[in-house]
Amino acid sequence: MEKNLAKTYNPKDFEDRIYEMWESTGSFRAEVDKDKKPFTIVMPPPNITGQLHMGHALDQTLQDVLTRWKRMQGYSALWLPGSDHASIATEVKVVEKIRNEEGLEKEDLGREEFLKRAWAWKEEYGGRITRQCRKLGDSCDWSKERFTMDEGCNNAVKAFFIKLYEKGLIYRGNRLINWCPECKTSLSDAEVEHEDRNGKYWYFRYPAADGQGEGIVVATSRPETMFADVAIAVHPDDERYKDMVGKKVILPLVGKEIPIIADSYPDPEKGTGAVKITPAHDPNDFEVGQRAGLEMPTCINEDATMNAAAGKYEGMDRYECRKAWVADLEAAGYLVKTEEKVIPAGECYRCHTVIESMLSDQWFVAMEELAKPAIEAAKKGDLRHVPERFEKIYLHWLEEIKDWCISRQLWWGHRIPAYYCEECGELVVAYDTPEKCPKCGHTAFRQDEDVLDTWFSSALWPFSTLGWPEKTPELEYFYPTDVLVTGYDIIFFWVVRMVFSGLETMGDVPFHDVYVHGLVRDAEGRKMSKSLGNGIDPLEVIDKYGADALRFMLTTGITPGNDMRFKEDRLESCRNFVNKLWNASRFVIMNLQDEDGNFREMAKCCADCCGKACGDVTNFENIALKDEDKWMINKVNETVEYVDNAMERYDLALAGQKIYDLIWNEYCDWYIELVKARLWGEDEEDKKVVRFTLVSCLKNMLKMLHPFMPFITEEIWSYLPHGEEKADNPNNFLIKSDWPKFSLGCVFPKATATLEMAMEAIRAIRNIRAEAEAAPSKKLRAIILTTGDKAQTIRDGARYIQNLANITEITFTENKADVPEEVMSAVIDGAEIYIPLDDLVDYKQELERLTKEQKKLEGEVARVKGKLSNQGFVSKAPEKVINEEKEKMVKYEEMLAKVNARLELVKAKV
RNA sequence: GGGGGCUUAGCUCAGCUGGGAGAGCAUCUGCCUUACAAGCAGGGGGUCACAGGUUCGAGCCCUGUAGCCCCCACCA
Repeated sequence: MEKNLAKTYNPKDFEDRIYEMWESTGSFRAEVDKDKKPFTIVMPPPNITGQLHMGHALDQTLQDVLTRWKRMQGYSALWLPGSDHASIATEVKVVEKIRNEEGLEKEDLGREEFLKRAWAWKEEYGGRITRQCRKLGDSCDWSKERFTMDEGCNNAVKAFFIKLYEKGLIYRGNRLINWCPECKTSLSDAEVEHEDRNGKYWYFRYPAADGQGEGIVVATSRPETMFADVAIAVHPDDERYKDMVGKKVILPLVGKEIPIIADSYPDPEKGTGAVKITPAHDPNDFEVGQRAGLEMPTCINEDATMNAAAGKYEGMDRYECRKAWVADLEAAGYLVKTEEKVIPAGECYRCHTVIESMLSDQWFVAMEELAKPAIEAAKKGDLRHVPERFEKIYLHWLEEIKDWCISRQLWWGHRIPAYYCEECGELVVAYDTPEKCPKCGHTAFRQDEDVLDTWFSSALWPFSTLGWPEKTPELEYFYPTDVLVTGYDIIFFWVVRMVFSGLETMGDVPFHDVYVHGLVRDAEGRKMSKSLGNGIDPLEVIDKYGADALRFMLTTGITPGNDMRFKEDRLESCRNFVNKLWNASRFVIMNLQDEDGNFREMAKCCADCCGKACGDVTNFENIALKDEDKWMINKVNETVEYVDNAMERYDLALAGQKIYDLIWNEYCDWYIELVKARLWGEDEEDKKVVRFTLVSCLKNMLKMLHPFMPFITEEIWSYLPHGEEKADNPNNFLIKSDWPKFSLGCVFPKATATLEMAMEAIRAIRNIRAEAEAAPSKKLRAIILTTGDKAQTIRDGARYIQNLANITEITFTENKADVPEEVMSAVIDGAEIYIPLDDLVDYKQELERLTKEQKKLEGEVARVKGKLSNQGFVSKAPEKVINEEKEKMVKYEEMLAKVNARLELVKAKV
């Protein structure tokens, strides 16, 4: 009874089973092991609000490839998974849910009850993504799974907050912040997106208070903020307004008198050169106001309606007010002119409502001191961006950084560990509610209502997940992590903050490398989004094509840092590749077994041979390898070296491509075809050699492919012979196997030359066959005219030519006279091939083909000649390059001469 | 306003430190050859956006131009 892979590849038959097998045997577990080097990746925690999308699939597959690769290289490879509480995003979802299902607002429920619902949401949906990750094959250590709001993370958040507070780096202040009127919370600068919108400049005249002169004209794009104007500013050097500084103007219709002040902020070139100053609703004006010691009244409420300062407009929405107010001003004759203008507006990154600059009491992190070491780390090279260009973005952000507003007027999140004495209002920052007030001794405290920015806890992720602030063995061993894999869209939110937080708490960068990937776009190049409905569900793709195909498509179809388009045809071609591997493996397994499904004997590399064709052999003296075996072993060996180099550079795409070529183009198209004759022959000893080579090469290919396609490779692995070891022993799983090593013992130059020449001859004959329209099954004879140093090489390859070009008999000769009249021909480097075709000889075809060949060779000869006769080239180019060119010269001239001679003959026949 | 990316075969994209243009898909021809038609064999198809420059030599380096895209930016 044969024990082989199923006749058709069907990923559903084994993917879940294999994953379950890995997980239940603890194959993903990474332990503190002093005998191994650590390799660590922390997974960017997906939001608990979301579902797995293609972005995650890409991000995670990249991490999984790296983790599996390092694990096989013998590292204690930890890929630490988790999810993010996503304060604002989750709160919005939960509010929506309560509104839809219970018809209640969160205020109706109260904080405690609301948080119960939020946790229930977390329980219900929080695990959704992590369950979906398993479908992808993610080999993360689930035993270490974390949540940004679990107890440990909460401790870390408090510890970090208190540490910064005590250093004076966290402070509470009344400053201008970004306010989202929809989400009703403050936002950090990073959470504001800038979008150009069509708007206007309105030019209004502010009449002089003393009635003298024309007053002053100022332009504004936000007339509704005029109610909070406290001054008009002009540049001190602006001649136009020099005399007016110090005088007063009247706020039109409002009637309030405001001064004209001089400040360096106004740009005389812009607008009228005079700027209205509204410190409570504009960041620049705020600074002017601070410098000039101005009042800072507000006129807009937290819900973007006008407040009492707006007089009769009180209660109106800010935009309605704008309309009415402008109309009234115009009617009263204050509007001088309007101008259409594109105005960049700040929007909330969650709901895209235009944010309002507001004066507000909030908590801030002072950034200057924290940013410095983070900048240094990148400049010194402790932190490396791949690709490099992203370092610029990182540095730019840090160099321009302003203090970080970290308090949010939300309920779902880490509550700020700040307490106010009910008696005297004294502020105490502490882990828990203080016993008594250090100032007045009172014992009643009120905790700050606000929660922290989600990114405050994400910033600690690389070490809070390893136990910080405790000094755990895991933290000691796995930190700093090795690489952070993420999309370029969250460098500001996250990468930057992890770096300065890591440096601050641990005194070391949280990771050495940042591997930045792009976005997965749809087939038309659009961003995948819910609103467009063009998202492609990874689970559906896996269902249709299998996880291995999806993973291979995602990891090989990209250039680091660049976006990719999701094209179904590429997915299909990846699936075809998986299928190809499946079938090739089926062929190998079939030939390994006897009728009862027992493994037949294989060649042994030495007396102590484990008998599993491990492929780690470096000395093949004990195995009677034939040239094609050596050639194949050499190809695998070369690929090992190439793949290692590519992987080190995070060039997964090139590594994957190379493995693809090795498996399909070398192993399947050539090697398997080459050894079929031996497998079906009589030489039992030789069959053992073939089995050995087939299996050992396949094993090494499976190993190299495993990080990319974990499921199918593990499944095939389980069908291969493993000597005395049991295939179901977890230690013997492919996931735990050793990564192949490049070996000089696997380089076989002579065999490789033989195979390459034979392959050239085979291609030439196949070509003749196709053009002469001779059926592939038609047996042909060949006469090969060859002299010189390549003569022996092609003679050595006779067997291959016979087999793969379907030639019954090859005659080698050095004498042109031995070539029959009625033949078709081809010239390859070092030999001329003649095929007697009897009645099939088509000289017209032959003439065409030879003419084409002649043109090509003439071109080559001309090119090489040109180079070599160029004095500059000969004197300046490296010797190696010159020699190569000289060799080509000889080769092409010889070939051309042969083609020309043959062409003469054929012409005569036509 | 500042910064970055892209422009290579009909389509989607690779091309590492400059030394004879590649892949997948599509297309054409012939094959159900005992692992695989999700396949096999053979073929066609490119002024590497444009213009200069450096170099013996440029898809690759420099300068400029054009088109597409992205990010950042205090929005009078």
